[in-house]
Amino acid sequence: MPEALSRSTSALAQAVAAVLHPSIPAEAGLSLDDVAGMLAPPKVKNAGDLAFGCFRLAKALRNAPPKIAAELADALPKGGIIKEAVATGPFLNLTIDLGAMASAVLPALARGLGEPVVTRDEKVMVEYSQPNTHKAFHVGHMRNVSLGDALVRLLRAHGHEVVAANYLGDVGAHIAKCLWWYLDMLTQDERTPPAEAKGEWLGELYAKANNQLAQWEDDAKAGDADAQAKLEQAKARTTEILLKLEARDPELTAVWKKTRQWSLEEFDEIYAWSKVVFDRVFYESEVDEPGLTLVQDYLEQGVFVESEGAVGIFNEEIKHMPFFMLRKRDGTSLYSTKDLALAKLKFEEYAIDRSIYVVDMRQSDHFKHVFLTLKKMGFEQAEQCHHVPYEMVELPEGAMSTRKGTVILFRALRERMLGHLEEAYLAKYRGDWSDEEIAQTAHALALGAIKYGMLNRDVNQKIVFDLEAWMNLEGNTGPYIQYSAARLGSILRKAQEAGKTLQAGLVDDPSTLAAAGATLEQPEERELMSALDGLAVAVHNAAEGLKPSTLCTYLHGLAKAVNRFSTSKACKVIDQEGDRLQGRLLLVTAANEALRWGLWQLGIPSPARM
RNA sequence: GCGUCCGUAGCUCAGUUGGAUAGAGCGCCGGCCUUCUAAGCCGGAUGCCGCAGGUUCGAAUCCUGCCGGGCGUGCCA
Repeated sequence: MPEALSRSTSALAQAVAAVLHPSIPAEAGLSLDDVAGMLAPPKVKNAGDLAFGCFRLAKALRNAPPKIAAELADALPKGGIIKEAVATGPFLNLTIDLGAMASAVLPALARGLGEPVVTRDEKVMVEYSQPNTHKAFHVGHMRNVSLGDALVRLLRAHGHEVVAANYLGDVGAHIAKCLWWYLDMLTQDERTPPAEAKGEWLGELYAKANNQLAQWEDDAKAGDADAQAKLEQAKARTTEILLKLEARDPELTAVWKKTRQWSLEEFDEIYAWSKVVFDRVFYESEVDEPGLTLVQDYLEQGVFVESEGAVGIFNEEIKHMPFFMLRKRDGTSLYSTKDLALAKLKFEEYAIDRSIYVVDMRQSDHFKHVFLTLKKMGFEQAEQCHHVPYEMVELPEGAMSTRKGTVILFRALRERMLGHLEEAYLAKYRGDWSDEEIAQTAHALALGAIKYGMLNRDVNQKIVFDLEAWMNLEGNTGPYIQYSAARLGSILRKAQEAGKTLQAGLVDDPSTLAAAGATLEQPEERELMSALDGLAVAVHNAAEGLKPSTLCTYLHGLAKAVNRFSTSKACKVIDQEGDRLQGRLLLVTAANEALRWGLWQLGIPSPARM
């Protein structure tokens, strides 16, 4: 029987609600689950382990919340799981029996949380990453990758079957610009890419092309006739390239395939390093023609209309910009054209029930149009399409700009982060640890720093990426949480070396479990147990709200509780014996599992030691 | 102009469906390494929650209006 990894109420709240619920007058109209949902750790200190706010009962019981709290405090049976019940104003504050608390919270974690099991009918596709080939991959792209991958993992933990999808931009104007530079501005020798990072090299060509065109455009506007001529010539050439590509010109198609492959290989390498896996990769090139076919069909059906030579639809529901263009005057497709075909393809190919798009916030209007248009095309599943917007990543000096050369490329980020980690933190282990372990640890920590940094913030907050600041791995960071897990791992390792291990079968034996749990009387232990109790609810909320940031906040709080425990002289594990040893080993085992599993739901691996 | 997002401590941000004394990280000041990792722990200072109304027993949270900033807004993706 797999434990539920995602729950709307905590294990402890459920156990307490089972006792509390019968004491609440039926007139209150609260179900057992309602009561469990209303139980939460108190927000003030020294008020017990769980609090029950009586506000919602006031109306039905025709009584003031403080009085209800007081009456409940009297009526509640003590001596079982509830050790003490005190009314403090409108709150009923409960102190829980330690053995019972440990029994409710720790076994499921200590057994190991394992792999997610499908418990929900709804099959979900999450589309994310969507990089363009022939362009560089930079830090901004990492926010999308981190977010999309975390959503895939969270939705799986939540019980959904999930298809992780990527959608590569391998057609369009940017390709023509890049190939123009590659073919016309480079000599034969210069057309040989470097051995590594061919995609990044292509991105440089694209940037050069783009910058040159922008420069000519500026100069032409300022009255420079020479620039005007060059600009027109270049535009004619890029259009020619684009048209030849669409016509499947053999020579150009061969160049396109070869260069495209360089980008694809680099993307694969980046994804592998980032530990993200896609079940399906869509390409713009595969939905281009189907999109145009759809546009033609629905134009003939009268759903779409012609306007100023272009084809589109007037979505009057979007008052500030009703026209949604689906085909350009020259008959070629747009982003929107392909999105129509892609949306249908997703549902047809995978029989999904919900389709999620992780795309930055600037495209919110675009997706409103896409979904609305699909609906008008008679595609009912449009209502199950959902855009998850997120704000941009910027640099301290402002938005990233290829033209100004202010982008931080992925490879530079990775190398700087790895180098910093090895020098500033891991150098002390050199010789002691194998080079391989040091490299693997640096890798895990770099992922922790980057992904946690990208996920910790709410999606509608901008992220200012200051590389130097991101090198500081203290405080509320991925490595801080990884560190707290590593210390727990260290405790378990040393305990084992001393021959002290968790007694086999303890988690399944109620009486020894309760006896061991009852020894966890230090404040640090109690707080840690309470924090651990919140894991499944944190996962539930993050998955339902599509907000990995809330899990980050939870894990940071859990890590703080762990570190208080780990540094407390009163909570030593190795020098203990008997029930207290077992209780602490159980707590450490559970916390270790919870932290590492929780981080992994964000796509962050935890090194065994650091 | 219209749409949308943001505005909370010096800085960067949390703040569950309205509920207890608004929290955390960074930075600053002061402590803690002879026993499970100092990437850590403990203590201290700092707030007209942008402004003004409204709803409510109760508002950082909900409603309205304003102010300031970002982004989007017909042939890019």
